[in-house]
Amino acid sequence: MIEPTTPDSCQHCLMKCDAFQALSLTEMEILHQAKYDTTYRTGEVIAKQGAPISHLVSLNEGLAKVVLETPGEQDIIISVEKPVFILTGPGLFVDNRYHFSVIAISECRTCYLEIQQLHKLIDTNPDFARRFYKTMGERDILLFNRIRSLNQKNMAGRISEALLNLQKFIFETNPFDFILTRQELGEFTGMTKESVSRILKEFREEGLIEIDDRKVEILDFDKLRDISRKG
Amino acid sequence: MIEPTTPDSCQHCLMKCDAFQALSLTEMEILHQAKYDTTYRTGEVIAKQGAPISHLVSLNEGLAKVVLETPGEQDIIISVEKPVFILTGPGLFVDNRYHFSVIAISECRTCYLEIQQLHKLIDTNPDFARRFYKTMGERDILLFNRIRSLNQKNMAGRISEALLNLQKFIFETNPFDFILTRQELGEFTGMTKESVSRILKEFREEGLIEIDDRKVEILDFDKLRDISRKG
DNA sequence: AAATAATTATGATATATGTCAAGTATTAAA
DNA sequence: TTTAATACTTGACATATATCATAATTATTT
Repeated sequence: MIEPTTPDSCQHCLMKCDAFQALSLTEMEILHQAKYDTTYRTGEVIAKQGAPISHLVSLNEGLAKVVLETPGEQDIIISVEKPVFILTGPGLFVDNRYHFSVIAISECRTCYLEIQQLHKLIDTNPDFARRFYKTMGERDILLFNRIRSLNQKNMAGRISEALLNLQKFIFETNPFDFILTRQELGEFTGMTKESVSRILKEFREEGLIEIDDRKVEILDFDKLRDISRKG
Repeated sequence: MIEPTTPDSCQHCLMKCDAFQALSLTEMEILHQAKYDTTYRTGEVIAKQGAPISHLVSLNEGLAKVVLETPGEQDIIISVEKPVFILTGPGLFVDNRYHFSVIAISECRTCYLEIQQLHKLIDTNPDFARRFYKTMGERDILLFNRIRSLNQKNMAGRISEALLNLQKFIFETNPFDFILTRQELGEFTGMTKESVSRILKEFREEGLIEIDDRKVEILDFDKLRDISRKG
């Protein structure tokens, strides 16, 4: 269960997201007053593709998936995100809509900042703006790598890469609690759930990983890295 | 052959790129003074992935391809661009490097703005900044669509989509001078050049397109759109 | 114009991956 | 605890797409 928000949670965010470190005390104060927050359960939609962006949402606790939806097609999971993740996207200056959905894959807590306040900060605080765009730029760079990976690696390579990245940047322990379903891992790596099953089985048989219930342990990092590269 | 630059070419750009419409006369004056330009021949690299971003480059004439390079792998063409195209990318606020290459696919002319000047404009002119980010956001949205297309459409669907989009947004006439090689069309649609050949042959046989030398004519837009959708 | 290089076309074959189906295990609900 | 629903595994098979090889065009250089 998630604990109630502590009053200094903005301070917490301040430490974790780059952009908000650029704020003056006065700006912080305004932000802190305007702040309110929510919790989401697994599967709940935090941001919906196509919906207007009314607030800047910050994921403060829990894990979420960023999903490209296409009617009649399988979802594409662009990324899995952990706190502090700012749910901003390319629509912010274009059509003020989300161009992807963000969905909780564990219990999550978010807080909100009115979008007008965000624009004001961007317009008046160049340092904040620069850091904010830096964050967006970093995501784009990752997106390029996703495109490369999805186009040029074979299934084993993509699964290896996904396991390594999720372990390193999201779950951060080993073994870790692998909360994605095979379906989701397939949406993340661009393949069917059946193919995911088969590749994981191979990896298990070759002693690269161990899967116990929902726990995954990476046994041979080097070999996985190798497969990921050669993929 | 490309004519020498006219002195009012900044004015021309002003009309065509959104962001620069936000500049005051004084700002324009500074920009105009600092400006100098170059021509490139087909195949020449206008911006190189990994190289530092010293200037904001603007493509003022000709066509260029935006390419993701990966050592040992086939290139991925992210987009084909026509004037006025601002060669900015996600590295601008991150590591000040290009994360893709931009390569001329016809004779091109570009002009340059020192990157410090750009940062100054962004910091001091909120309207300019907003329009600039709008342009970047629009590109990201297109990138999402590329990911969708590459992952979820079959070869015929991807080729249809590519032909329709290139005709509509880049070449703008019909028939049009199809300057991409089969290899490049393959890099644009995520397949081998042989597969491109075969699909184009099918389309020709079904009377959807006509190819004469380097001229391509789209004969049946509706059918192509259909294939693109169902792909 | 001849020669060389690059691009395109096409067939035969290999391979990666998806699809369908059936069964098992796991989780959630009654 | 039993039942129902969901997730996972595995096999047999289908299919899309890549690879390789070779010939035919077309473009470029000499």
